[in-house]
Amino acid sequence: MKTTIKQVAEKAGVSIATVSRVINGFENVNAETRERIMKVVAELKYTPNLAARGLIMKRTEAIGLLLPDLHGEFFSEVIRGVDEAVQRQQYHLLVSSSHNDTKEIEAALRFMRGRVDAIIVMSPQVDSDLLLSNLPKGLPVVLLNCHLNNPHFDSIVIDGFGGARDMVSYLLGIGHTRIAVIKGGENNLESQERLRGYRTAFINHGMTYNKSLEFDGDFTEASGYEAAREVLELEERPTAIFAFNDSMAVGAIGAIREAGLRIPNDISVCGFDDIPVAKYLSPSLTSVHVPIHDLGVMAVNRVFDRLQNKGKTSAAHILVPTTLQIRTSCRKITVQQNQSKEESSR
Amino acid sequence: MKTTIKQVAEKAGVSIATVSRVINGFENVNAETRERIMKVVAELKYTPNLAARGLIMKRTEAIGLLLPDLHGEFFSEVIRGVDEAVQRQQYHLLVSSSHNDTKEIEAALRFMRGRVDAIIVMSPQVDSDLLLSNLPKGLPVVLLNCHLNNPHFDSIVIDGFGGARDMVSYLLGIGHTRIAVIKGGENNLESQERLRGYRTAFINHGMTYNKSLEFDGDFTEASGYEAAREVLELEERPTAIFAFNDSMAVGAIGAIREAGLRIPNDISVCGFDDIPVAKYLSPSLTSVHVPIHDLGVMAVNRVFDRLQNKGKTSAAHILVPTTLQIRTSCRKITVQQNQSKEESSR
DNA sequence: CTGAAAGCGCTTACAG
DNA sequence: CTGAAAGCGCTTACAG
Repeated sequence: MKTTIKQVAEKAGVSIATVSRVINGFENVNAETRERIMKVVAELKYTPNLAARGLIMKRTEAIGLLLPDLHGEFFSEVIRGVDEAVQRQQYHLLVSSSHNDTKEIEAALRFMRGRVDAIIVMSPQVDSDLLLSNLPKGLPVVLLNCHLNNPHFDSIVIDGFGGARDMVSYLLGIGHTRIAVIKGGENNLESQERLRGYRTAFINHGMTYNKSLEFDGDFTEASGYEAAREVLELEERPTAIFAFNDSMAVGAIGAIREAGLRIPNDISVCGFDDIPVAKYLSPSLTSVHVPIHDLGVMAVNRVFDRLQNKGKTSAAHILVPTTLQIRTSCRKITVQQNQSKEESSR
Repeated sequence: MKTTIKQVAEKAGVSIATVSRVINGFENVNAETRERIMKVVAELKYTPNLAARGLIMKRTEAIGLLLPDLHGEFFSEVIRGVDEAVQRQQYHLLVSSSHNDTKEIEAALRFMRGRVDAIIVMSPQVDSDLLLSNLPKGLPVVLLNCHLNNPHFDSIVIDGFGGARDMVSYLLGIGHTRIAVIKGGENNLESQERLRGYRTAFINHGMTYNKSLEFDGDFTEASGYEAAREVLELEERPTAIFAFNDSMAVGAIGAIREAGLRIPNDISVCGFDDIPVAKYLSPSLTSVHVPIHDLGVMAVNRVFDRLQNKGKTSAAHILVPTTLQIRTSCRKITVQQNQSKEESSR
């Protein structure tokens, strides 16, 4: 069915070795022979089986990317960054995502074996053992936002703590004191980091945080929507909502608008990630800026560093700083407004 | 470095054939031998090289997906659908995207050779020849929204014409007559289809469309933003803007808000695709609903149909209908409003 | 129940 | 400049 090097060799009346040389652009082939072979290649529409080549070359020219999910703009931005960087090196990308349980992650990991030269893992659920026992030893692994303290692997982690702390500091600075948060999953380490940042900001300002203002979400728009509805039902409405990612902020905005409230006049909203759509929302969304695209690029750079200096370089552990992207979804609160609210606080 | 079947066989004191049998769960292996091998497999953390297996089995258990771009939510939704459907079949996904020119597409196509059992192509720029000459013959190919009339390939196409026509009919029905459109690229076939739908709606209503109301975009938020600014500079402002995808609608909304105008009170806006975020925008975006996620699922179903009935079934050509998703971003216009505007028309 | 051997499609020293 | 042969890591008839 599919043309092989053997068929080309036969038709051209040469050995497969010579065909291989022509295909790979070696110089030491007689011009006439080369042309004859090229012609046959074109006739038969021959394309080398790169999987077979990878087997013998021990280089697949591909790297794998393991993602937990594909909802929202965050992950596609990561893919975009990775893909771009990978292509720049003439490499290719193998993406595997939407894994709900360990079994699926294992299957994905095993699938990568022999098909990639390195792997980038961005799955909050993986642990070192799972990785170690399902990946051939020696395969470079870069962990993206995995909060997994294995010094063997390179890791790149977003500074969720610092980002959340800065955002809340900003909100406190412009007069907000009742700030509701919409968290990620209970066991999500990233969410825990951001919550720690949220609380720390209060402490830094000599204030106390209010646990009854912490609502659960799961990083989806729908969960942000639901959580915001709960927030709005509170006897005393917070003056601001801080969603732990932009998707949830988008959902929250929907719920707030539906309740007939204005943003930021009646309530301020901010998010985390600064996904591309954030600046186009109305009002434009104040968010903790994460260089999402660059995250992918950085991961790829680490991969190639490991690939090029096999065993020579040791694993790097990078904490990616975030910056505050202040737009128009949060307003300044006057003291009176807060005080009047404070009074009826329970 | 990486453990091979040979090393396992050696350590277990058996032949590689027996190890292979155990790995693949064959029954005809002595229980003791099996256990001994299993133990060694665990000790050595052996995972079979699936690329090598694919070579001999002539089945890679992977399918390829070729995408033009990764901006916005549209393509990640497609990936999500494809990945989900593929995983259901215990298959894996190989994604390749962001190809700007023919060279890159060719490289991606050739890379797939030997690594996938079938390929789904969603690239407006590919032509039959490119596909045919860079893909081994016999490889099942499913075209997604490619507008490429090659009966050899399965194809799934969104009814852009019908969707745009219905949307404009709806707008005309609620009193809009000056409807600006923000198009995709000049040479983009999908954009052309939608434009045809836009114009046809006018004709169907016994009206004439106004070419000066057709603005160029490129399906990105930024281009929607820019185009909307142009629209707002028009001497006589249209009462509605129809963006040919939701990303551009999002950009347009940003520009409108920035100009201090209200949606839909001052101007109505609608989009195409109905990406997940559309319903959470404020106001919620009226859009032509495309079953994006299902598009991926359908493509995978076609792939497996071809795979399971090798050569027996012939290529299917599916036109995917769209539906109108009416939300709150378009308002009804009274006759007077239109007339007063009509007067100063140039 | 187990192993030796052939072969998947390729590359690369080694001869000539 | 070219070919025969070995080998990448695997599976699968074929013997025994």
